[in-house]
Amino acid sequence: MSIAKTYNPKETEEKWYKTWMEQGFFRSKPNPRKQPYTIVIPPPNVTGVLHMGHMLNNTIQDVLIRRARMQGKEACWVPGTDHASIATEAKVVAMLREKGIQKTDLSREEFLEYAWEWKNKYGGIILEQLKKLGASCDWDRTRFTMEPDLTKAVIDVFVDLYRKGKIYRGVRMVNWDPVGLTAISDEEVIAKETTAKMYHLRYKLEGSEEFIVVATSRPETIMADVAVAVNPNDDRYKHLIGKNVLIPLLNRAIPIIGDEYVAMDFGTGCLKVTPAHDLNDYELGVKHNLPVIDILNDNGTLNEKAVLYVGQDRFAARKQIVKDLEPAGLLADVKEYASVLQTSERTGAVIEPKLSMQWWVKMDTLAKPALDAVMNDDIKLHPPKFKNMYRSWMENVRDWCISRQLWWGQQIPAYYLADGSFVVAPTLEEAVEMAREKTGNQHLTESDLRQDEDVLDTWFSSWLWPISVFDGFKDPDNKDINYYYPTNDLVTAPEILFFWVARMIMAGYEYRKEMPFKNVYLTGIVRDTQGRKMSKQLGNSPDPLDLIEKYGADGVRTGMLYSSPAGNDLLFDEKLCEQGRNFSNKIWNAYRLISSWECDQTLESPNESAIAWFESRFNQEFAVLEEHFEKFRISDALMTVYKLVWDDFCSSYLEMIKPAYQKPIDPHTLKATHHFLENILKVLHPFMPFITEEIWHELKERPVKDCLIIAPWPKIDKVDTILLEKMERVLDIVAGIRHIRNTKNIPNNKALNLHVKTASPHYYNGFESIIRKLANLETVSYSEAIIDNAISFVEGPDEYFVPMEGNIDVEAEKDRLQKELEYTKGFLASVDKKLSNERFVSGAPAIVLEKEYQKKADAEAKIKALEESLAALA
RNA sequence: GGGGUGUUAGCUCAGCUGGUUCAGAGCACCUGCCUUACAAGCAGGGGGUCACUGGUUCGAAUCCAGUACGCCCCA
Repeated sequence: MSIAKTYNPKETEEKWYKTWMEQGFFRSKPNPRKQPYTIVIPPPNVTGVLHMGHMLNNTIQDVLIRRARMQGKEACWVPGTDHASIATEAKVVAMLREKGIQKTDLSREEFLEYAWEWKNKYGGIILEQLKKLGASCDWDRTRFTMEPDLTKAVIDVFVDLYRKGKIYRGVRMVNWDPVGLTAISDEEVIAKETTAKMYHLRYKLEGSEEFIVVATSRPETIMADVAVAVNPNDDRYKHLIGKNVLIPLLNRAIPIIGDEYVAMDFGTGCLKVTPAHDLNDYELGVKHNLPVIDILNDNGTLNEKAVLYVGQDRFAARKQIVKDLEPAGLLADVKEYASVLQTSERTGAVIEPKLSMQWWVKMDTLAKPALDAVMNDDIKLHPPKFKNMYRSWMENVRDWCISRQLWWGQQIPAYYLADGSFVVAPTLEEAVEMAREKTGNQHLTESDLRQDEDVLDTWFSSWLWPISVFDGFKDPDNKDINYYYPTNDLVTAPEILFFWVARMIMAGYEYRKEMPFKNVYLTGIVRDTQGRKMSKQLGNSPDPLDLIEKYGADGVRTGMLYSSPAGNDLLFDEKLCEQGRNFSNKIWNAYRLISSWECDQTLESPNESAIAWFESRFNQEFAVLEEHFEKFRISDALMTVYKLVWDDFCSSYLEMIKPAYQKPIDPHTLKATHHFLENILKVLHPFMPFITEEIWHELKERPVKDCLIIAPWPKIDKVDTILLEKMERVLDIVAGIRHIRNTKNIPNNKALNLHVKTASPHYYNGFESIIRKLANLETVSYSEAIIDNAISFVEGPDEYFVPMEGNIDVEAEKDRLQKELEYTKGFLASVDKKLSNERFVSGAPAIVLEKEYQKKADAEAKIKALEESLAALA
């Protein structure tokens, strides 16, 4: 045989991906005769590399898009990347540092030049990696969130929302990343549980030797204290309200104020108020009209307003001040407590709540339609358990901080005049016009305006993605946007349900008056077998490309999907890819077998039952498959196909029809088998595109355009349930005989005889040959008699006897039959009990009752058969 | 602290609107096989009081309540 014994993925993957590209099968353009099916890729970070999360996510998208394509829809999967401002800027800064260049040495323009250079060098890597996976994106449509058209969309949206009053500028408490030196959004903050220390500090009452004890986790911020607050209902302290205390070490006097916000049972009941460095304190400060003293620099060191420890890092200062407080007798106690540390998702730095001037998007009116769309299922989340989470977030949504103190990104189109006032306009020229109008000064020029230094949050680009990739801002009535929007399915991780999904929905309703997608499939997180998140630090993440190299893209794709129900984390094990590879090999060998058959045109088909059975079986499982797809149960869909191919097609059907060694096959069976294999390749193709395309072409010569990737998806068809039931019994009989072989150590190549005790031998017409073949039988006989010296078993109403040469172990046989008899009698008793219960008989629906009577009859027949066999043995 | 969600074979998970042919699947495991498509394989097999307690019902893995533990989101 010339075909390799094992499937070799490497050659075929490259070959077919190239062919698909050349033939333009991935390309899509609006076609009014076809129904559109659209997916926009969740744009990966432009400087990133493929990780396991991408593999899972993009495999699912490819499965969906390939199925849609075969269903004859106009399938369009739009790829692209986002500019990931903070992550990319960090990488560029690190690259420059290696070259000995500080970011601060460069002008904005010079820095951006380096950044673009970096982007152009590494920006395409991740998309190339997706091709290795088999991703059938329309690469001609590749977009990037910082390309000119998309940038223009971002700027225009900013200006538009500003003019609608939905964007404003203001001083607010933000999450400050002292390492990244930028504000970040609430969603980019990760809470980490830790044990922290609570320091109890003595604040002396002014003009007295008495003191009160204040509990704080941040003693280094006492220099920023502007008050001490107590609960006015607190008998311990209420008489002190209005008096002053002295800040330890610093001896600056601050007032004691009363506010019910203070929890009497937390700490000591005395709260130091530091408006510049804590959100709650800030609000308290506003309420009580307190000043704000900000003692921290942007990088987390103390500034001169602190007076003490100036220039020291906040954590160094904390250590030092504790050392200084203790000998001064100002440290009353130190207690450990469980606390939550806010850290930056990007840099890992401990977040500093910081008051600063930023740009914000008002969320209230934007959120409303986005909430409704999900709650009323216009947009469906899969699995739906995420609806609750979505609602609670959207109902408590806070304004979105969109300015970032970075250079890599879209610079905010706000232009300041010398007096600090500003205008917002899409271009500098328009800004000058506006400024002239605003000031009445017609002599203003471009040089009188200074553009805001900050850039916009990357999500402020990404939230426009489903519209902007189709140029829906540039040209709101263009053919593409009208055809492809709203898109169908979005596949992404639950972690970005709010950052991204919710905001795309908002943008969709704001700018298209319509949802951006109909379904959101939320994947799980890929973890290792111990349940740990995959990360570079742990080194527990395999390189996806190595896996593809080792197991083939098809193997890895199926490996990813085997255990990935929607919304559940996937405990990834390389063994899953191995299983995928083994499956590839199984399919390959089925093809190898079929292709090895010589056809003799003169032969009649002996396989009518087998052919009719598999046809029904395929149709039955195909309907199940379709249902899984409709419900976005992708791993169940794969498992359905897996079992259909392995168990039904290979283990049963092919064994039934396989001609004897080196014997030819009849034309009818061969044709049917080819047809079945083609159907199997079709339903496998979305999961395993490469091997299926390869076999599709190996099976026969085809015209260039006749590729599996665009072959028509099967349709739901008739199922002969009676035939299916019959064959199920036939296969049970075969298993029964094989079981006897196993327990009696009878080799497979030794033919056996079978006697069937039956009242209806005609039942076996058309099936006897299958039983003979699969169980290796010499003769099959039928009568209503019982056979001596045989091992027997019961299936349905009939009993099967395999005569044994020599003596059988009568006692052991009796024992076995006795046990089965007991069990069946017990079963019958439970059925009888139910049927003798009047409330059951009167209350249960007719179908249930009927089933019970059937069970009773079956059990009685079986008991009768078993008793006869036992009697025969005695 | 508030809200959500889950607890089914060794592991990962299915079990829709309650009806014992629903206690399932895949993997893992055990036994026997190098049987000419495939040892990346074939055949057969064992394994779970469906977390715990109580309730509703003729009947509960499936509905309700509570307990324990886990995870997620928000404070």
